[in-house]
Amino acid sequence: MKQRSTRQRRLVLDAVRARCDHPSADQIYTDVRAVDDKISRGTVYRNLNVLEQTGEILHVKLPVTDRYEVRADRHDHLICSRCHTVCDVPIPYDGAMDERAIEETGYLVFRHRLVFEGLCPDCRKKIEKADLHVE
Amino acid sequence: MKQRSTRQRRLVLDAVRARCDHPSADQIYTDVRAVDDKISRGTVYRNLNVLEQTGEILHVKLPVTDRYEVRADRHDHLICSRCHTVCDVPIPYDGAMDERAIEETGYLVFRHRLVFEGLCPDCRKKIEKADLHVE
DNA sequence: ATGGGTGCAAAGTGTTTGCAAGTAT
DNA sequence: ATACTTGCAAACACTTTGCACCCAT
Repeated sequence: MKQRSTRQRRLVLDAVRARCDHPSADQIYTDVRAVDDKISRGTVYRNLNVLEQTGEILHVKLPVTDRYEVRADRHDHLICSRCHTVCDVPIPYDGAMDERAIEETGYLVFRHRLVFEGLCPDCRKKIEKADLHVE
Repeated sequence: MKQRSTRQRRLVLDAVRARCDHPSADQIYTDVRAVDDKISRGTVYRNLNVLEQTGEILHVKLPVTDRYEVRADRHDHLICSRCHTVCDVPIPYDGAMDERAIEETGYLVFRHRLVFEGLCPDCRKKIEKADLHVE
């Protein structure tokens, strides 16, 4: 079972690459759909899965919705609890934590995923002004 | 809008408390159903949400399925990529990471969620023997 | 009594899949 | 030619909701 390079697959990959805001599957569908109004949801989902398998993109599991991004080094994420904007955190991936988890649990640990939750500068201002309800 | 204490709500809370393996919503439904075969799925979901709001239980977002557990201190989780068993990691919550994320990003960070991925001792053995396909 | 809670079934989400036709290799 | 891919629609899994009735306060 070898992967082929199809127009649709390239469109999906391009769409993920074109965004730097960790789009959801649905956002990618919308973007791709703007270029090719025949492509189906099933195809987009199928290709996101294939591209994740091949390591060309990263599937980021987050509260609220899953997101995708172009593969890079392992890194952590930060999501705004109010507007759900996601950004990468420029702190190096800490492999020592994995070692520690191995020692403490006896599991064979491959990796970890670290997600910070907070408020982005914009929402922070809005909250301070309006004392709105969050989370 | 003040919460009431109903039989169904207590059953749901008891079911979460009775388990120490991070049950999914459906597992809780099954457990509660064993005690009261009239309770509906909607009620279980509604109560899980209420109990999460009030802080009586914790909603843990994980790859594959969401899980619930009785609230405790903030702590990290470890999930087996093969059998999806979840366990708590006895490493103290590292607040310093939140500080660092604040410095690096300008977000107001409340907390983080840290999930390790690996193989539990059981699956590890099985994999080593059979060289099965994982992830 | 009154407003939150319940059971039920229907409706939502978000994602996967069976199928026949299409296409990259 | 072969078998991976596609579009479509139906199917899924999981969760939420509208409604009329019920019950904790």
